Amino acid sequence: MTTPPRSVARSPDDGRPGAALPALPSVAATTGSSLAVQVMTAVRRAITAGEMEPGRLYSVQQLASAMDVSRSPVREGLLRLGEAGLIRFHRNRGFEIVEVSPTDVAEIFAVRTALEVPAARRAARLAGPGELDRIRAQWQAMHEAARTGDLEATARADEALHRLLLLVAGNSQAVQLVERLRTTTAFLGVVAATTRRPVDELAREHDALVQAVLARDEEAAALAMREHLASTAQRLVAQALLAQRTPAERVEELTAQVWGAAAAGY
Amino acid sequence: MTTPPRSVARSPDDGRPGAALPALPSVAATTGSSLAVQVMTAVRRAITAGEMEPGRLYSVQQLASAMDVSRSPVREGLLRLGEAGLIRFHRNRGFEIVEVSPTDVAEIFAVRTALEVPAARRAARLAGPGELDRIRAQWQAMHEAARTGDLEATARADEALHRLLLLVAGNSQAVQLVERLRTTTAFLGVVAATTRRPVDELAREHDALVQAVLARDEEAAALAMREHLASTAQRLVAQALLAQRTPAERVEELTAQVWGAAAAGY
DNA sequence: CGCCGGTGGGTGACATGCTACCCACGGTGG
DNA sequence: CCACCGTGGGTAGCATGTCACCCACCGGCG
Repeated sequence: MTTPPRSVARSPDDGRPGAALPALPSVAATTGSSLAVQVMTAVRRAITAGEMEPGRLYSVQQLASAMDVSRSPVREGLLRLGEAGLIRFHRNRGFEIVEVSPTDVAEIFAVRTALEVPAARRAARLAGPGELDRIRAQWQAMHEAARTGDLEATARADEALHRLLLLVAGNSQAVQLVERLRTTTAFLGVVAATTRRPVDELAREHDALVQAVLARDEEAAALAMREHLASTAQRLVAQALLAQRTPAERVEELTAQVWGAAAAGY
Repeated sequence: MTTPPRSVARSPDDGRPGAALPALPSVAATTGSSLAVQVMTAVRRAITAGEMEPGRLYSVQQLASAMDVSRSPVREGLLRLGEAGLIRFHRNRGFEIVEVSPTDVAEIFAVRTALEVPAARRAARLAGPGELDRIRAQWQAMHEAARTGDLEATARADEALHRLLLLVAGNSQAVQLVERLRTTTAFLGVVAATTRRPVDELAREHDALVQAVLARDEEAAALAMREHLASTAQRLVAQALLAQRTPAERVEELTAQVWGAAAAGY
């Protein structure tokens, strides 16, 4: 697309360092944006898909040849991921996927609680008629997605609804921060987490929230947002505990403990 | 230092694009770390020093030759700054310093309020004896710096105290986020903002906060933190308004308005 | 058998060449 | 005089070469 080489098919084998990496989804999907962004997307997908795992060392060279691009955009994308805390570099040795601990998840949701509960309050107060319509529309879209059983679409609608409420609350800084936090927790596989319970339960959790905002009831909106986040947080903390081989019978107890410690006061 | 060239003294003139840029502080200071980090530091300094201004277009090539390094580390450093929202890239045209609007400042402090008020509450509850000692020590260090009239040291101690409280509250995610937010507002020149009032006023603002935490009075700590952030926010919003050539007689009114709108509900 | 210093492979960091692309400018035609 | 278009300078993005550095491995020495 840009310069002559490319599509030359990489050298048949490659790295001994971290084992062959399952060839990554060949980028493809994200065409259009810069290669660095495509690399970030591809790595994220590879992580959530379990194709790259914590504890193993990978290198820029390795990824570059696996994706048929040069080291520059790979390096650039990886550095951004590193800054976001998703990978960690070991000088002259490679980089490693950072494991998201249950405590991290709890802390992230504590922060989201601190930001989004007031945002819900403000949204209930500040939303104009047009914005209320958009909120209602987004909410209906989520129920629609849930009705067809489409997990991923439901999760996307969930995200969009949260973003919309933050926007209506009128704090673009908070919108950006929450966006960033979400990309971190996304690694746990929200989809996987919601699989256990029917998707329309996820959709229904928003009913009280949306109705409170539409009714302009600030306190009810704040409370609904708090409960929704707490419930999501506990699901994901449990997920993270399971990913750490926590014995199933202790998960419930530990989840309550971890989330309680992190959330108290927010 | 690394490869042969360097220190060859750049071509005598250089860019027409953004006018000659006052030669930047020649990096120097930050020796030791990577060149990309040195570039970030240098650019930050150049912005706060007014050597680079919003609205003008600069280029990687230009900065690279001005600093006698290649384009790679410059590009890398600038990309990081761009991700932090401090500069904006215009494809194939160059990059531009992003102006921080009064509204942005207000929103940032609204977010900080949402995060740090609960953190103060938690710190008052959770701090162990050793941590209380560290808080007290940091507080005294700030008063010491203020007594000698050292603006920059006082500001640093202020930062350290806030970071310490967030750490004691036990949420490392919040620590990172606040850190990032601070680097953005730093561009307004906290130093300049505090110059107008004696530094020990800044130090004294923390007295109620620290004493509440030491006394383990959660609500008093939360309230003190809220008031301190509101007062700092208003100072910086006013600063941002002045930077936008707002007529002096309207600053007070607009400050109250902007901050009130952004902070209500947090 | 255990320690220890040499050595080679692999990595991040930087320098540099190349290309597609965009915009401003100026000349040309109406 | 004004609209339009070709062209050239300048830029970001990507590819690739190079180097200092670090670590793991290994063979010899105590």
